[in-house]
Amino acid sequence: MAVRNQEIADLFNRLADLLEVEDANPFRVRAYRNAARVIGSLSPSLSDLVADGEDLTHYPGIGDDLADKIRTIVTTGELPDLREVEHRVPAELSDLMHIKGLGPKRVKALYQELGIDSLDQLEAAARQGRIRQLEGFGAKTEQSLLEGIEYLRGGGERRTLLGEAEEVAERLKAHLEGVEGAKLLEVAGSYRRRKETVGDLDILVACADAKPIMDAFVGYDEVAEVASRGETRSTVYLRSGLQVDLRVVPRESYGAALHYFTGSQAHNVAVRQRGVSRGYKINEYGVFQGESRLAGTTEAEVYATVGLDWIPPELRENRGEIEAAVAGELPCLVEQSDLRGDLHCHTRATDGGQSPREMAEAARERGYDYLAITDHSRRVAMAHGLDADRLRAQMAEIDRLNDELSDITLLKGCEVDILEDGSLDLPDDALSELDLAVCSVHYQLDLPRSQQTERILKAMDNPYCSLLGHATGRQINEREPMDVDMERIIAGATERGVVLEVNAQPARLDLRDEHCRMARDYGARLAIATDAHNADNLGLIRFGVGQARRGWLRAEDVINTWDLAGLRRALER
DNA sequence: GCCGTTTTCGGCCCGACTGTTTTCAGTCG
Repeated sequence: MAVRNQEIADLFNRLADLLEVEDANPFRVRAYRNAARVIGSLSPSLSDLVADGEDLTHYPGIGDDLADKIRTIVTTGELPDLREVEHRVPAELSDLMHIKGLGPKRVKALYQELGIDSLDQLEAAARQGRIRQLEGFGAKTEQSLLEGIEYLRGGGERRTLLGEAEEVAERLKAHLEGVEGAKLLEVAGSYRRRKETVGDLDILVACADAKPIMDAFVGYDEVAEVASRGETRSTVYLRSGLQVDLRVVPRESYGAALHYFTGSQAHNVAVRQRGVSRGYKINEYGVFQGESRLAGTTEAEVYATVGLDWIPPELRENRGEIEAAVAGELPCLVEQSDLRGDLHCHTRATDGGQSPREMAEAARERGYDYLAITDHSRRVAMAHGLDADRLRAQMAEIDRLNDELSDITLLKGCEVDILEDGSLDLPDDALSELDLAVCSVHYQLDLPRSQQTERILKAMDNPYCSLLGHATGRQINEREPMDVDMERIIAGATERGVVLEVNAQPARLDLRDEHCRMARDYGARLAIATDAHNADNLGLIRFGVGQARRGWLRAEDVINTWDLAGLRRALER
């Protein structure tokens, strides 16, 4: 069984935790954490790369030593250094470090003074009032540790879908924008980078007087708890459990602060290092050379001081965007306004909520030129999937609607199930009458990797397969992706002229960002599509656009940015 | 442990807030 990248990242993070407790060189600890982060967001499987004898040291943060350790993990499943540290320090201390308010120093003190090396022991000691007797700990800390334990046991570290965070963020933003003097306001952090999930919300405000905005923030009616409140920074927990940080800065620092709080951390570190190498200090207040302030009002200014073009937030992950900016080769990313239509939606004929006419009118209101109706095929019985007869009846209805409707063209489509053997769920003669077929897997998502990969490749061999829908089948926080060789799928789609869908449903966002990037590098063609089940769902396209931008996609990579004639040509195989 | 416009050694991002202190360590982002 191949070791997954995340497992390797977890081993490095655990080692970093324990080394920190041992008070090891902090830069060595950081190196392990950096590597874990790089590995965690790496698209190709390290197991595959090692098997292919690839050089791992060209990934940032991976040097000769860590490349060796990765090879060892892949071949033996173990990290000997971690084993060794675990002889000296209990492995469970790593779990304690995940409690809010507990870092290496305190974990070490708890272990050395009270022998605590598990959540249960920590809880017992806190309930008995033994922790407050330690130097540097008090009754308040004891209480907050108990809360931290409860939070952790309740699965508190689970990240929030961007789609869910957006509703909360927009309401809160509207509330704060009503405050006098709050001129500039933005939700920064991973939210602004359009990451598929967010851990918390970071709101940045520029204004001269922080007090009114802080008052409005902690007094917001969805606030369940004020975790901290300061002059320029406050943290609250909303009733939904989401943590929100608010930061207030002076107007002249807004750009520097926006950059700082948008992150990612890895991106910021890289930008700051460029600053350091020029003798500048970059913080949330600006770019400084000694006492003099060089920049900070806008983000573009901050980037300019270190010789970079402004970088779109979606690219700020230190995945090559800085090198691209240096070379003046940042991609011109696809925008929502580039899209001319949607290629995946459902109607009442299966599990959608509206008629083809209603969907067409909603698409026309969005300014689209075309919309593909793609109801399920019969295998998806739960949704009352279409057989060939019902599909033909729907095609006739679409012909009638197209005669009648102006300014919008409905395309005859179907979301055809990819069966377990890789065949398609409708006969070729029916498929041949469609404008496009979105082919998707809905069942048997747990086949072995090679069989699953062959299944999808075979489906794409069918000349009527136009798009591959939600390629991995994942549902964020709910269902793991299928175990498939995405590089072979992407290469296979490119060779066959099959378009890869970027499914815009907030819980799917499938392809993920790294796969979009890989597809672009292969020269594949992609489509951003909502998989809408009602007219409102067409608006979900914004999440797909965000994901596509995170994957470095340009308008020319996305076929539904083309006009109808161009789209029809793109769908020919 | 990584990395190089400081280049194979010697650096490595930086400030705010809390709780426990009574000037600051620890943690967080």
